[in-house]
Amino acid sequence: MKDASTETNEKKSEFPANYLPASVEPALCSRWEEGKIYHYDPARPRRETFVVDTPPPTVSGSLHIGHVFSYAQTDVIVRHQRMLGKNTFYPMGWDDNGLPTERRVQNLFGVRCDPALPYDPDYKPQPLTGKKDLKDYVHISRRNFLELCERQTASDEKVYEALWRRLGLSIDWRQTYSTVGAHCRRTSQASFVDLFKKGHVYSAETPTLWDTTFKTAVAQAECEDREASGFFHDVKFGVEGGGGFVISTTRPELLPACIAVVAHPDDERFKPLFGKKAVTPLFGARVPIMPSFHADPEKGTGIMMVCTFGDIADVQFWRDHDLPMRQIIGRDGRLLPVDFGAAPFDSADPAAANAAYAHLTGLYAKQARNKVKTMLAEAGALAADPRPTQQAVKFYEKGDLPLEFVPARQWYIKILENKAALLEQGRKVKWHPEFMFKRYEQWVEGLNQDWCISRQRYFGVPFPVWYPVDNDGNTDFSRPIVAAAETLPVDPQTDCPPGYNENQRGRPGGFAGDPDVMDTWATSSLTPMISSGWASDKARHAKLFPADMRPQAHEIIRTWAFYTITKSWMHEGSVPWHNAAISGWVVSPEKGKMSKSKGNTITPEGLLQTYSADALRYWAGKAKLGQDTVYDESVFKVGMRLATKIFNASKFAIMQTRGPASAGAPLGPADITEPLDSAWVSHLKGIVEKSRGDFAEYDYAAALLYIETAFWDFCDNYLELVKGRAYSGTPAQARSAAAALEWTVGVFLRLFAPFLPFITEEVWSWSFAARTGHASVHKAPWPAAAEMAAVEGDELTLKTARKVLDAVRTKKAGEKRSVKWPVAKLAVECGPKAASALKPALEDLFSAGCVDKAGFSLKESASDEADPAVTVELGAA
RNA sequence: GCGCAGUUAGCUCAGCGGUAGAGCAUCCGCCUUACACGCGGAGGGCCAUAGGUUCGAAUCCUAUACUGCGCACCA
Repeated sequence: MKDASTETNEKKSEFPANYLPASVEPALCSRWEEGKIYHYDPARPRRETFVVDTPPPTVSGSLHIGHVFSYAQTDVIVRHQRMLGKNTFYPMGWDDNGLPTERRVQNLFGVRCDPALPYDPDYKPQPLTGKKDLKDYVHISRRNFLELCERQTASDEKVYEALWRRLGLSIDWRQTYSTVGAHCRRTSQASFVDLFKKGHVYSAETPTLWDTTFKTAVAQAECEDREASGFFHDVKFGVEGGGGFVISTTRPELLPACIAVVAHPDDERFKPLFGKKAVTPLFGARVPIMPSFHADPEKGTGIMMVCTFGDIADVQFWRDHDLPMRQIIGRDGRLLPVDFGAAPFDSADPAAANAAYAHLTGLYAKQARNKVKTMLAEAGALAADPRPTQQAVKFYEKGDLPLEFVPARQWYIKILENKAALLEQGRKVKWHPEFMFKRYEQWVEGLNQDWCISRQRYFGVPFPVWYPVDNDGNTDFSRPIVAAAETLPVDPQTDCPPGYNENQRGRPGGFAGDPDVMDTWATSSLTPMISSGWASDKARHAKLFPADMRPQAHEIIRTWAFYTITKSWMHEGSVPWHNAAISGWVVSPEKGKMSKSKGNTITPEGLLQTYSADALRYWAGKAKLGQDTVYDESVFKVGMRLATKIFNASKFAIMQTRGPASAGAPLGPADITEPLDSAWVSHLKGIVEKSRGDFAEYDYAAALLYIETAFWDFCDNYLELVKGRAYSGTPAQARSAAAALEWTVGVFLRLFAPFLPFITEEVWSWSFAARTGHASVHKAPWPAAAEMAAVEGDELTLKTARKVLDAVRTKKAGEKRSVKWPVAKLAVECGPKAASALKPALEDLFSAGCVDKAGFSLKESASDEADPAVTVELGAA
């Protein structure tokens, strides 16, 4: 304990007259940085450490109010942990990898990446202005494109960091990573190498979910269903040897890709046809008619065609029955040229089939659909006019055209065969709120494809893999050359595999680098291992893995949470973190998710300027985890008011500790002698204890609710009751009040500190920093009832005094009199317990209510059951 | 189709077995030696609907209806 009289106390204006967050908050940010108070200390043991697996925001534009919301919630939890004495490890990563960055750079500078072009060292990017015409886009080399991406993300990240600091996130800014940086490339590649060694990864040329706009494979987790209107086309099929049937399809353009026709095994209508061959209209292809449980007799006509490939069921059927592949959709979404005279497109009438198909080659799927419809109609092969229908179509979440299944060589991680284990891992994590685990469970149970991790893009982590090229110039994908762990990161496009030289690249007898990059999730799924240093620093990793908490949003449980659990299990046989804190969304007042366009009109920077960081954090802190919150600026105002109130109430309370009453000596529990004061202290002790349990469950919102209520109650009632005594009581009486006030303010500052780090730090610095020896409130210990173990009060004293004061106030308000209006008569009737509790507080009550002592009477009723009955008569002025 | 959340005052939400709560908004007052960026007071609710359990239900159970979301199906 240091003496309270520090240099600042000597100054004439000890306290600022008004609270001006816009000037105070940035200054505090600098003070925290200089004080290094958010630094992780690697010397302390794991059990004293609280490790956060911070979400790396996508650096592809700007942060919006939703980010502020969820990151502030995380910071509240982290700050509380720090005040519990934990050594917090709170890093920040930047997700600057992958498609969003590519798209941003393309649009910002009007460029396209063309891997065939040579590097231009003199290339000067020009920001695109005005309208964007695709024809004006400049084509640049892969290396120029990557340089542009890196330059852009570096400047975006500076903007992000500034906002996070301004919001008061207690991040250790020495602990950062960028998902496209060398450390992450190395970790991602090391992960791949490890999975390869363990047999969890394989490459295969199979039909894969394909986005024709971006011309890349995508994973199941990145798909979403969108409602679309389509048409049922009733198509007449023939049967070899005579007969026919009708199939209803929404995708007639896949007719040339038909490889089989299936009906339910028990469907009597089609039983006689099993084993025979159907003949497709227009193309005359003979395809087997087979039984399949997949066919639903109730749907369509009960018999359906299997094509390569309409959906995942087609893929499965094709695979299970070893049928030929008649791929007609190309990687660009157009129909490929094919020959119906040759396998696998064998037709009974190749000339007619080729003539028909000639109308389709080069068309996009949608165009081909209309064309086929017309052709079927002309050929008399439509049994009815097309009927409109609503259908759900699979899209890549960032794409504009429906996904297709296209055969392509891709790398996959084996998740299907590990479903049970991954479910079990998910169960070991504590989810906040608990029901969010259901989402995880449902997703894992519904998985139907392995995790495709390769993407045919440029800006990403390359696979550390090469392939031998045989003497005929064919790449041998069956014998991948995987880089050695110690050589990582490598770029197979510029680095050579061991035992080869650069002259052999792409040559017969030489090698070829894997051209693909990894899915961005292949990297993000490693965040706890990236920040722990799994691939580079085993000792550090042991101290930081698994993490304590993963904060994240609920829509990416199926991706980020699931993939992270998968990787941690495959690499370390462990959960990645013990707690998953799932934040809700910010929704617009119209109840929709806040859209980008709405987010652009209200920027976090503007809100910080208008309302202060504390106000925004207050709003975020009011919302429970997992719960969506309506965007409502009036809550910011409430937060701002709270900060101001803390400022003013603290100013008053601290002034009392400086008065003659304290005589310069430090105040402590022994000074609290007045029953009203000890009653208040007892009450506050209860609040303090309660907060511990709620914070332990990450239920900061519940804690904030009653902390805030207790604080306003303190200001409006206890403070008002005790004010007069503090000013003009006897020295001992004043001292009692001052001691209670000082402890109370110190407690509230600490309770509010995780939510309102700025105002609490500002007030703390006035006196508590010197008084307690804790320079920052954010390193001060979380309040404990034990601090006032010696003080035991009767809360009834406070309660009863308050009831009587309320009655006085109500009377004055009813008579439209000012608070200062004298009370001539005050008659209280209450039970014996309340009466004896009230007696010691009478002086305070008279003073606060301007009650004429002579007009007071107290009558004891028999029982304490009923509330005190209070009669008030006002004076004449 | 399956599942998860929710439905409480005009708005945003808390309460989750014992007499309906807060903030905002509305209205009426009040300059009170911390704060008018303040203070006091008032009005305002079949706690979605219907059954059940219980001495007692906003709270537990079962249906139903809406709302939001997730998953699946998608010929």
